[in-house]
Amino acid sequence: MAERGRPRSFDRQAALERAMDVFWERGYQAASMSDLTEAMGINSPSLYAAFGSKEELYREAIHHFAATESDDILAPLQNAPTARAALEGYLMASAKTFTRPGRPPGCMVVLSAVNAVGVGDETSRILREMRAGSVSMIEERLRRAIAENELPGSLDLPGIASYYVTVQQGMSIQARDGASRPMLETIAQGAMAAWDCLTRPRAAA
Amino acid sequence: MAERGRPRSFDRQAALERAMDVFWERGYQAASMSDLTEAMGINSPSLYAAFGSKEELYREAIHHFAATESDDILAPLQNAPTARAALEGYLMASAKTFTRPGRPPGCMVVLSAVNAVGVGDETSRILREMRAGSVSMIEERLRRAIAENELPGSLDLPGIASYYVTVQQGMSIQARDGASRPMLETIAQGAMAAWDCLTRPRAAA
DNA sequence: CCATTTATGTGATGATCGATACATAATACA
DNA sequence: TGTATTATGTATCGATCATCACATAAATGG
Repeated sequence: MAERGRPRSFDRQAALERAMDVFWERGYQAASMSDLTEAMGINSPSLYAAFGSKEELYREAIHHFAATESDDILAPLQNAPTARAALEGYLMASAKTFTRPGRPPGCMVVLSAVNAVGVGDETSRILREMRAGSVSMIEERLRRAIAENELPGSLDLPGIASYYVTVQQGMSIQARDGASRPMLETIAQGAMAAWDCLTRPRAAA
Repeated sequence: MAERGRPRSFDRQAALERAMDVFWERGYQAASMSDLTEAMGINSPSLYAAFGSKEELYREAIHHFAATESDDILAPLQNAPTARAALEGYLMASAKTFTRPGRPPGCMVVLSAVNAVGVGDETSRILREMRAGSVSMIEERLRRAIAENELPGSLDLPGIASYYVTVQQGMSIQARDGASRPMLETIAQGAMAAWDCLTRPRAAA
């Protein structure tokens, strides 16, 4: 099972993370091969040998982002004891991770809705589904809360979920504009101020 | 006062609007000169003669956008009789204009926070100030409401204003992902559900 | 040792980027 | 009419884009 030819002289995972940073910061098209190879510390033939193409590297970077960076944000949706705490945790974790020092501000997957121009249809579809996944996860959490009699069954779940995802996506743009963590937390708390009203039992439509 | 040389053979304003559409749709860097000249129906020398450079054209497109497209969104902040109606009008007008048929979804200035990569410092500053202007306008409207005894004087005005701008910026991304006008209006109403809580008198910090 | 396999660095590919040189066309002024 | 002035189309500029050919280097299997 040992490797056959000349061993790779760089750490593939570390190089992928550097590439992720570049794509995260600049988007797909604006991240040039020169930017990538410079950040990764390798020459372009090594990049192509290890990752295939710029778009395949982008796709790997996206998946690496999802696997490593988005857990902190999504975990509260699974672990928080109440639906309210889940949504509050989701937004507060976003405020924290969107302003991590040394990392590009905002969420790479959210921002890709705007800066993944020039990417192929398949990659575009993957990104869109990732973003839609957040809405689904929140809907699912709300459905669970209804099943557990925490919330009434008459709610507009897609509407509520979309509202909170929209706030989180707006926070990505705010982070890009330099909003601090406390400011994003204030915004998150502002969004939670709608909770009681949004989760009151509603008349049948 | 008459023109001296050969008259321009295209409508400068119409060409600018076509260019605006391209920048609006794709951002600065991803909008190539070929995209622009094709959409404008002119050759590149005509573009350079009339607008100077790609970046100057972008700047004109931004200003044209601000002068023509953002009025509908900002008008309620000035005209609505109450602060609540002002904010609701701001978000509902955003839901409408972000999904206008035949136009790129979302707000060009908001999206520029993400897709104006590669633009010069001065242009970048202009765009950032435009986005900050929305927060200021909302703060100002809230201040007026306090002066008119509609709202208590103990509110966190920057926080409230940033919250509503954040929702509106998130709506731009939602629009990019294909959200319909009714869906955006639901999100806007979700944001307004926070109003009563946000504008309740608060204990001194 | 030699043969095979994989990775690397150098350097170049055609394509496209933003931006122009230049000759010509079309207008105003004299 | 001629001259000055501005715009247009063609054709191209050097630079950079993503990608790859190729010779060499470094490992394993025999």
